Amino acid sequence: MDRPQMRLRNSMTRTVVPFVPLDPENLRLYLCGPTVYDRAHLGNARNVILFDLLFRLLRHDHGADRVTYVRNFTDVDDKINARAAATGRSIGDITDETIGWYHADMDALGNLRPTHEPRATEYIAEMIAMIEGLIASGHAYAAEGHALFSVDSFAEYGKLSGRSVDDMIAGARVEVAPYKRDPMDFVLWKPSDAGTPGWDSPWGRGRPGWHIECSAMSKALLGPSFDIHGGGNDLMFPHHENELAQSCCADPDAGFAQVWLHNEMLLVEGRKMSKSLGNFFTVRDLLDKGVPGEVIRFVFLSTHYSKPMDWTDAKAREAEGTLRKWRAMAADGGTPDAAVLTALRDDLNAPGAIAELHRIAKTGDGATLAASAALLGLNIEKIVNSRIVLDGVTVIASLAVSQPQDDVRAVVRKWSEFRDNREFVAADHIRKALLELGMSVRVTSAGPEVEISRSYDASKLKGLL
RNA sequence: GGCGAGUUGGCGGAGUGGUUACGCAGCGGAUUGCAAAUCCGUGUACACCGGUUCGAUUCCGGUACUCGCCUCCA
Repeated sequence: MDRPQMRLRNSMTRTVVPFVPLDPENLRLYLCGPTVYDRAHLGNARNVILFDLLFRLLRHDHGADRVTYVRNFTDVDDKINARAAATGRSIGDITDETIGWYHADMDALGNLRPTHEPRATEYIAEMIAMIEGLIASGHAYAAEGHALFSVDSFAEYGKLSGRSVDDMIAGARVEVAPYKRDPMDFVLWKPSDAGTPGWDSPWGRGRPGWHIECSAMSKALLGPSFDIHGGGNDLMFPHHENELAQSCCADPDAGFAQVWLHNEMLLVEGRKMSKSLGNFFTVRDLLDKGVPGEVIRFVFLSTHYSKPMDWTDAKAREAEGTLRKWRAMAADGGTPDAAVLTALRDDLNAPGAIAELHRIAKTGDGATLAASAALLGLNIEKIVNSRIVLDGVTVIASLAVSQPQDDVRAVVRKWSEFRDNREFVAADHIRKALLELGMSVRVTSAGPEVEISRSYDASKLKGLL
């Protein structure tokens, strides 16, 4: 068994280290998934793409059936309750619909579905059992219908995020609930009133705290210890710190995640994209504008996950140009290039891998290019879904363009005829008019070709005939 | 205040103790009725200040600025 080794930056130790799987026959990954009350915004896509890249690489290097990837859905949460109350819809309707959206959006970005996508509400029993265990071992306590984790009982609390408990208490700005023994203690279980979803528990009818959900689901599906745990670096504290505390206390000998992988934030105009700032837009907004999912993915991959990334339309345009060029030369039957693999194995250096893709493109080896791009989840065949040759006219249209083809072809044919007859004034008139309508014509060895941009206007085509 | 990340040519973005990627844009040329495409050529940048070194953008120390977390957030 001789499999390639990769290096990863472990946020726990803040160093890049060789990644050694706990069990070479079953590599296990966990990514904190979305709370399903609304469409995914663009920033939500960053860690999904990162983990998808990791998933693909590990599947390539170790075999697809040796990698287990879990990403949860948080489908019990006060934001969901609030959305239900505001709209009068049932919680189940909202979560089902949002999960459907999420799948559609992440699929469009070229992400594979994880091996398991557990919903928090399906693991309530496991959460209750874990909390009971924590109480029995003195790491948690019940108070006024709540169950709380006793931060004091875990000496290593703060290790992941590099904070000391003293500092955190000193900096605390929140009013401390009276039932907490210590200001840092956090909720494992909280009571639900009649109008709020709840489950019976030893502490009364209630619902789980956010952090315990991930601890219970990762344990149920991956075991008490597994290889890589990830999320955005804004989750490092408190979410991951709390998960770590709960899981380590529940299974003291297991060690929980071996490697913590945190990505930097997505920025828009230099600020973190977030719902509270209101500067967010969704993946769907971008797709609806006609930006292909492959282009969005390419832009994300162009920045290393450890750096902040600015989303700009200019980057998307540049990416689309590159992908179109590559698409024209793509061919089947290749295998991934060694240098691309080397870059990816070096802490998932996707920008480095893309640089290698450019190098391959220059050699003209379309098969290797396509296979290597596919390893990054970039299906370059998809970048332009219609390149249709009919009656000697090639029409290139991006995904967002519907089918205005007949008139377009007729006008292009007319332009071509004028050229053939050396009636250049008439030909140029049509070419310029088409350009103003968002369509550019050119001659290739295969005959006339027209490319339709996203912002085209087909309404005035008849006037050119 | 505490913790963390970042700072590379017009833009994006790798990488390296000394030959200084790559992409986009630009510029020059070939080609072309024009245009597009294509091809050829063209760019010595690494925030600042010290230190180590024969030599640092790359190592070490410090400074500045930007961003994030410390409150739900990927």
